[in-house]
Amino acid sequence: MGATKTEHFTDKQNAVAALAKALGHPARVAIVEYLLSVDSCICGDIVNELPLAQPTVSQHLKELKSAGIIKGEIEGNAICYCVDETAIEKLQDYFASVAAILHKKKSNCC
Amino acid sequence: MGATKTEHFTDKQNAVAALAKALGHPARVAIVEYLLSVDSCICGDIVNELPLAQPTVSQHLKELKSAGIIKGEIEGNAICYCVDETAIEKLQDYFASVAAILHKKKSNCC
DNA sequence: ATTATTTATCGTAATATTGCAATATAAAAA
DNA sequence: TTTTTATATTGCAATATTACGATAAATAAT
Repeated sequence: MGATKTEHFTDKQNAVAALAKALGHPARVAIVEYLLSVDSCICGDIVNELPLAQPTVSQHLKELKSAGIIKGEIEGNAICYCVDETAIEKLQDYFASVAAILHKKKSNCC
Repeated sequence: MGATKTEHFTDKQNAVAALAKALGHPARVAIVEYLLSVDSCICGDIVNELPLAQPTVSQHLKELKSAGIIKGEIEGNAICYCVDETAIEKLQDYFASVAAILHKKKSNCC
């Protein structure tokens, strides 16, 4: 086969996986970090920052956007992309809760 | 093409992406959550918990292990898998720092 | 109106991932 | 020793991802 069996997992599991997957590529991590580093959102120069061709960057941006990690607004003939706080908070909360459960566990046998 | 250009990104970006990628599949999220939910680490029944065949589960476990998200120890003819706190903390810290930067930013134009 | 700039999309090749049946391996139980 | 039990590995088909050249679309500048 080759297709993920999404329907067998809970909505929350799928949601976490989708967010994680979007950040599962160094280029997309780099894009997020670049967006954080610029104060103004003249974000077209992401292409110049990354060692990838423009269509590739555009594709990565599309994935980040469809996963909800970034949001974009048209501004003239350019586009302003920003990191979406909500998605980051979801991830932060999720891993915080996982860490909390781990800390509570006495018997970490390994 | 088709191969990720890892060498063009920083070690940290690659590290975050590798951890995120490992959790970028609902089955692997489900495995982590199952490991958190059991107190004893008789973890062989992960296969019974998941709607996937044994070789598929074994492969997902391998990926989680090689990414450092879980660790395993042989116990007789079974294996005890546990979530590795270090990896979760790395993710938690990373997203916390991203969230902190976002909060500090005044001009979130989008 | 024409040209430049910016971003997206299409098409396609290379590679990776997902999933499983079949089989191997290795320790436990009989 | 033989058989079970638990896990890993192999091989393969289906699908997804990554990357980019070529091209489209849409606004800005001339």
